[in-house]
Amino acid sequence: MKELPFSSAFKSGSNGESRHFLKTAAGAFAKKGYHRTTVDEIAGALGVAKGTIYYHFKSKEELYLAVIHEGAYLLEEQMRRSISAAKTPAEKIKRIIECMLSFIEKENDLVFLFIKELCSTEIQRALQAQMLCGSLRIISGIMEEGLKNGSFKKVNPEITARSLYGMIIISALHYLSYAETIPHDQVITAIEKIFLEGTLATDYREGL
Amino acid sequence: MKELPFSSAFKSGSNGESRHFLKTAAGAFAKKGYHRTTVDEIAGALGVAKGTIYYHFKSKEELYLAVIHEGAYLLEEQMRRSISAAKTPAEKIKRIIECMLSFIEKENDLVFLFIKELCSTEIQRALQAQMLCGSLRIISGIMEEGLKNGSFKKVNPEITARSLYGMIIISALHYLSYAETIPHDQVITAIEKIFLEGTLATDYREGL
Amino acid sequence: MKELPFSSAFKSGSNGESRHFLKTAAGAFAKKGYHRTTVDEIAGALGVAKGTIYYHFKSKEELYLAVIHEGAYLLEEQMRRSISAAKTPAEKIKRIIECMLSFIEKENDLVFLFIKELCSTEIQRALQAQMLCGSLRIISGIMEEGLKNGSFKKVNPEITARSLYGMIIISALHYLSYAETIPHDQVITAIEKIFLEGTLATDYREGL
Amino acid sequence: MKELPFSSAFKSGSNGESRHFLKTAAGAFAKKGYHRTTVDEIAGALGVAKGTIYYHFKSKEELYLAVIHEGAYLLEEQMRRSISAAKTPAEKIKRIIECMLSFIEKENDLVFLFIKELCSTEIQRALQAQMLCGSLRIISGIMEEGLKNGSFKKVNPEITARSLYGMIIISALHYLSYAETIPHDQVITAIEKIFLEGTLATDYREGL
DNA sequence: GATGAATGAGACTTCATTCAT
DNA sequence: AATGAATGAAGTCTCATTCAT
Repeated sequence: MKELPFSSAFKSGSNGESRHFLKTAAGAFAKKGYHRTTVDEIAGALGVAKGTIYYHFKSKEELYLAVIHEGAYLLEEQMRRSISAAKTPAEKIKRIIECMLSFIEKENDLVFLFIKELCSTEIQRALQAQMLCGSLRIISGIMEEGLKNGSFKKVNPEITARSLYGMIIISALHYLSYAETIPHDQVITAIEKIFLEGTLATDYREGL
Repeated sequence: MKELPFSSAFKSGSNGESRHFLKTAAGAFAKKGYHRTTVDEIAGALGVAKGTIYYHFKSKEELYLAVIHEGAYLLEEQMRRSISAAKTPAEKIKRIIECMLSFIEKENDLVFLFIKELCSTEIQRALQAQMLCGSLRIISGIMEEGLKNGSFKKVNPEITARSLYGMIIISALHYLSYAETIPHDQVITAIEKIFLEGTLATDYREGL
Repeated sequence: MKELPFSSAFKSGSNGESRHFLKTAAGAFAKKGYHRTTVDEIAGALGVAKGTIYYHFKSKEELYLAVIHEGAYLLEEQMRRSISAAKTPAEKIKRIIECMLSFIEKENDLVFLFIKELCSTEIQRALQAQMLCGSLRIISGIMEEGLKNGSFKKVNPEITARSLYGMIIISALHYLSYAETIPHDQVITAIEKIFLEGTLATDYREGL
Repeated sequence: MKELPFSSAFKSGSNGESRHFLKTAAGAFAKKGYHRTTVDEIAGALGVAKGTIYYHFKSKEELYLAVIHEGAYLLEEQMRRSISAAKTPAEKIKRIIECMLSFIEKENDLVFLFIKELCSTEIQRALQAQMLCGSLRIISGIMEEGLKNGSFKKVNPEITARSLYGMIIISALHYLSYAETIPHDQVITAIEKIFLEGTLATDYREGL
C-alpha cells in the first residue's frame, strides 16, 4: 500500500499507464456506485479478464481503495503544484479554490467517490478520513502560515480548512447534480469573498 | 413495538409512531449503507416480518426514499423552529449553524444517508437534490432577506447557502469520523466568525 | 443440531419425508464426492430451487453434515434393532455383522461418505469421529457384556470394536469397488469365524 | 531444495530426491484434501513456480496419482522388508501388523489419502483399488502359504486379508483422529490375539 | 528447463421479491 | 393486515491451466 497500486501489474513501465487504469476503474465505479458496479464491468472497461483483477487485487474492495487512494494522491499533487508559485497565504487560498473546482469538474467521478466514502460505514472510516488528510493539511498549513505572519485573524486552522473544503465541494457538487458544468467564475468569486473576508485580518482585506 | 399495528404506525395520523419507525429504519440503513442493509435486517429492527415491509412499500428503494424524505423534513422543521424567534438575518444564521450541528450530532445516521445520496447516481439525483432544497432554501431565504435589508453585502444567495451548508456538514462529519462528539462551541464560533464576517456588510460586523 | 435436520423445512409432517430428502442429498453427494457435487445438482435432485437449500442450511457444508448425521443415526438405529432379539453376545455380534453388510450394500452412498469424512481434515475430525461413536459404542457395549458374563476372553473392548468395524467395512468396500454386490454369505462366514474364534473364550467356541 | 533441478529430482535415478518431493506433495494434499489444496500451495511447498508443476505433470490429477502411487509403493516395500526375516506365516502376520501401524503413524498423511481415494468416485476406483492390491496381495500371499502348510484353518484368503487390513487401519485411524499417537503395544496385542486366534489352526495356537 | 502473469469457466452464496395462507 | 417459506437472478471470488518469455 505504500507503493502506488497497480504498480507491479498494470503499469507497463511508465506511471502514466497505471494512472490510466485507475482512472478507468474510477470512472466505472463512479458511474453506478460501488455496489452496482460489477467486477465484470470493471474488467471490461479495463480490457482484461475478470481473473486478472483478482490476480492483482485481493478483492473488489481492495481495488476500490486503490482507486480512492490514487484520487486522493492526484488532488494533493495538483494542489501542491497550484500553490507553488503563490506568494501570500491569501493568494494560495485563491489558487486552492480554483484548483479544487477544476479538479472536481474534471475528475468528478473521483470526487463523488471520495464523498461517498467519507460517509460510508462499510469500509473503515478512519482510513478514508486519512485519505483526505493530505489535501486538508495543505489548506490548514496555509492557514497556519497566515496566522504566523499575521495575515489571518485568529481562527482554528483545522475547522477553517474543513470549512473551506466543505464550501467548495458542496457548492460544486450541487451544480454537478443539476447541470453538467460549474460556473467557475461565480463560484470562485463568491467563495473567495466569503472565506477571505471572513478570515483575513482587517489590514489585509483591501484587495478583495 | 408490537402494540400498534404496523400500518397505522406508518400511515395513520399518529405521526410520532410513524416517525419512530422511519427513524428505526434510518438507523438500520445508516449502520451499513443502503446495499449492505438487507430487508430482513430492517424487518428485524422493526419487529415485523419481511412480508410486512412489502405490504407497505413497493420496494426496498421506496422505503429508503421514505426514510430520506422523513429526514429531510425533520431537518427542515427544526431549522424553521430554530429561527422563528430570531430577529435579524445574522441572528438567524447563528441559529441555523447551531441547529444543524445539533441535528447532525443527534441524527448522524440520517445525515450520512443524505450525503451519500447527494453523491449517488443510483437513485435519481434530481430527486435527492430536491430533498435538500427545503433546508437550502431556508438558508438562501435568510441571505435574500439580509441582502434586501442591507445587512449582507452583495453575494450570490444560492452559492452562499450551499457554502454554509458545506462548511457545517464537512466540519461536523470530520469530527464524527474521528471522534464520537463534535466540539460544538469551537465549531460554532469558527464558522460564525468566518461566514458572518465574510458575508455581513461592513456596518453590521461589530458584534462579532 | 439436536433435533433432526431438515425438520422444520423439509419434512412435510412425517419423518419419512425428511429422510427421503436427506437420502436424496446423500445420493447426490456420494455420486461425485463433496466438492464435485454442486449445490445446483443437489437442488435439482431435490426438486427445489437453489435458494431453498440456503434458506434451510447456512452453507453447503452444513447440509453435508446433516446428511452425514442422518446416515450415522440410520445405521445406529438399524444396529440397535438388529440385536434386540439376540440373546448372547456372540449372537449379537453375528447380527451386527449381517446388519452392517446389509446397510453398506443398501446405503453405500452414505457409507462412502462416512469413510471419506473419517479421513477428511477439512471438516472437523472430532465431530465426525463422534458420529461413528454411536455405532462403535454399540459394538463395544456388546464386548463388555461378553467380558462380564465370561463369554469373551480378555480383550480391549475399544480396539476390538474398531477392529470388527474395520474388518467389515474394508471387506465390503473392496467388493463394492470391484463389483456391484457383496457376497454376503462368504463375507459373513469369514468374518464371523475370524472374529468370534479370536475373541470368544475357549468354552464358548463350540457352535462355530 | 533449490540445488537440484526439479526434473532430475522427479524423474532421474536419484530416487531419494524424488521421494522427498512426492512426500512433500503428499503432505500438502493431506493437509486439506485434494480439492482444497491448490496447485499454488503445492508449488509453494515444493519451492518451485506453478508452471514448473505443469511442465512435469499433465494435470493436478496426474500429480496426485503419482503421489498415491508412491505411497502405495512405499508401504509395499516396507511390508516386504518387514517379513523377509520371518519364518512362519504367523510370524509374518505379526510383522505385518507392526509394520502397518508404524507406517500409518509415520506417514499418516499418505494413509489418509489412500482411504479417501478408496471411497472416491471421482478418480477411477479400479485404479485406486489396484494400488492397494500390492500390499493386500502380500497379506493374502501369507494366508495362502499358511493354508498350504496347514498352519491356518480354511478361510477365504482375500476376505481375510482385507479384514486384517481393515482392523489395523480403522483402529489406527481412530487413534489418530482423537490423539496424535497410537498405543502401539496395546493395538498390536489386541489385533494379533483376535486375528491369529481367529485364523490359526488349533494345533498352532499355543504360543499366543 | 523454468517461470508467473493472464485467463475464464464455474462455484458458492446473497437477497429482493412474491404469494399462498 | 400480516406472514415467512420459496425463489432465481446475479454477484464475488477461486483456481486449474496456458503460454510468451
